[in-house]
Amino acid sequence: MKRPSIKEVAAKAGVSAALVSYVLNNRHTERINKETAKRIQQVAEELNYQPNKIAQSLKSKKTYTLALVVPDIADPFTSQIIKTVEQEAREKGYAVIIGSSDENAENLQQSLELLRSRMVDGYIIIPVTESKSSIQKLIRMRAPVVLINGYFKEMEVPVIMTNNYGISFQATEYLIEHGKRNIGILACKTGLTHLNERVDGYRAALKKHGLSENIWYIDETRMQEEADKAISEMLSSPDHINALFFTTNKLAISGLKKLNKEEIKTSRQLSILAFDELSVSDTFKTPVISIKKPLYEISRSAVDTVIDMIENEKSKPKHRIHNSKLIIKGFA
Amino acid sequence: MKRPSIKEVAAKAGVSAALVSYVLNNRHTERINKETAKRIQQVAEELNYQPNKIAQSLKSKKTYTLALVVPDIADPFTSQIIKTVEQEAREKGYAVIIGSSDENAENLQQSLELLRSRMVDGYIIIPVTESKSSIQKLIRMRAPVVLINGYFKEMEVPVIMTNNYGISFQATEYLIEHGKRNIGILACKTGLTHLNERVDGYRAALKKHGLSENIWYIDETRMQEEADKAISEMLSSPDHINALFFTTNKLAISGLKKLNKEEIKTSRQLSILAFDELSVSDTFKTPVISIKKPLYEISRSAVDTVIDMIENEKSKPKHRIHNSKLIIKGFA
DNA sequence: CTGAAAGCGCTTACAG
DNA sequence: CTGAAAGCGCTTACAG
Repeated sequence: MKRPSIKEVAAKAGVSAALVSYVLNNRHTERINKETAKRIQQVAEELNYQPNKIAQSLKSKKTYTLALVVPDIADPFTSQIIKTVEQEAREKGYAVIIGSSDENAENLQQSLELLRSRMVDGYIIIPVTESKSSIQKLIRMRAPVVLINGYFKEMEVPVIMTNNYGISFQATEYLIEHGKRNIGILACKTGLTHLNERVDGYRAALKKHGLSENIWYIDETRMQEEADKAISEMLSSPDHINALFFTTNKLAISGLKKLNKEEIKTSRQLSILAFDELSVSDTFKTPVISIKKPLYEISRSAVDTVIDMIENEKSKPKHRIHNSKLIIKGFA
Repeated sequence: MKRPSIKEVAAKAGVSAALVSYVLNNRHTERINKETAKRIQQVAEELNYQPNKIAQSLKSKKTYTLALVVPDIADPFTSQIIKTVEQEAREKGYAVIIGSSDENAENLQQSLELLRSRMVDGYIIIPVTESKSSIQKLIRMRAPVVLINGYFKEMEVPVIMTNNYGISFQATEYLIEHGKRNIGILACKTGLTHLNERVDGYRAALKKHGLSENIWYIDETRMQEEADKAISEMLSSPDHINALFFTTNKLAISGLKKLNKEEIKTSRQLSILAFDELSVSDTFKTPVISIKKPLYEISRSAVDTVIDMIENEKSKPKHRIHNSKLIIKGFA
């Protein structure tokens, strides 16, 4: 009933533990007696022997475990990332331990300490505001770290992300070229560079075409409330907003709820553009243009990069940008 | 730069490793010299010493790690479960390793073997079809196992789930009592008992009120296609279906997409009832009645149960049922 | 009050 | 071709 150890296999096969280890790890096979090897294999099979990875880790100082630290596990985009990271890691022989920061720098710090004492080999982190110093600390301890999405200026760490500025520019310009000249944007009040770049892209596009900005900044902690207010303001404003750009998935959900509740006829009037493909976009009464982030590519890149850092002492990984796509379905 | 070991702390504090261990674990504090203890604390702090949990685990045979094995990490309900499990586990001092079965019994089996060699202390599993034997095997090895949602007949394992039959009965009856007499249901072709119980609840309610059944069974692997077909059939059938019950979240999304595409005026005609609260339900053009599973309670129960099994040799845990709620918003 | 020693389950350089 | 021994970083019963 108890897990057999290597000693028990050795005893039953009438050999030393060393030999069992060699055979099961295919080492020195050239100078091990074939018969003996076979017998060991059989006994191992019989006892359903599986080496204890904890003991192996203690010896090898490798746990083949990656830490993935995210702000919110249940966020649909995060969960997509978790899924791909787990899959890619598994293919490369690594397991994944999830850490959650709950959008909070202090939790992130705690989570990292826990993970460190569990001897994970590397870290993939979706950073939150104010988390720079915790991450910096990890890097100073020479831990392999890769960031997804967000980043901080002046930090020596590879970042895997999408072209936030470029795609926002492109998407905004698309609206303009299709006759929308009064484009509003809902954005988060945040210090996260990558989110602000989305607003920057929008602004640049408007500027290029000589149009004026309509920006509503939303406080994340009171998202629905402020989104409601912003949309009411917008609809009653004299500016005749005829397109609306949501810079995040969550903003879009809140915004669409409000628009739906208001029974506003958005069709032919208000075009909707949203970062992140929404599950709702296919069931909302009017088509939604979405910016689809290459989550799959980002996640895979992150895993590959961090594993490269783990396994190659001298690897010098750099940032990687994966482009988003504009998804247009029945533009209105 | 390198992680300090207990020996280095001991050396620097001029004591034995044993003493460092005692002090840092608050053992035998009564008979340790206060001065010495203090000095050890300081040195540990200075060196930023964190005990190596791998070494601790090897000694104690406990990893304080739970395995959570799910069919699809990115499924919104699964990700909600992952989130709560991680949170509850963390509060109790356990970390969580994610395993993914991709809805496939063979993958589940592999995943379990991996997890086993990583010496996880317990397993929380959302089972998939055909996975009975793999799970059975684990249980025979006396591993602490808890199942979420699904279960198998004649298996000695605690299951945490919701009242699938009861809530389906109740929801169906609600529709009937509100004048809907031609209620269709979309269900999955599956061997999973808990999903079939949803159909059973529906059937029992109809029977009680002398109404006839309209069941469409959908093959999961061709979900959208078959959902489209089912809905077309239903809408053109002479039965005048005026309410539609989706037994899973994924079915509902597929179904609503089709309904949306068809530009069908569902309002006042077709009431929608769906298992699982949908993110789309607030942005769909007509209200959706939802059955909200108590995911939070289920997840917490699962963690508490498995930890109880781990820590109390003689605990005899039983099934736990947490009731779902009917969420009605502007019933049409 | 404190230290030396054994042991958790492996791997690996070394000796024979 | 094979085994005894050391060691990974801890904990803990034992001796003093």
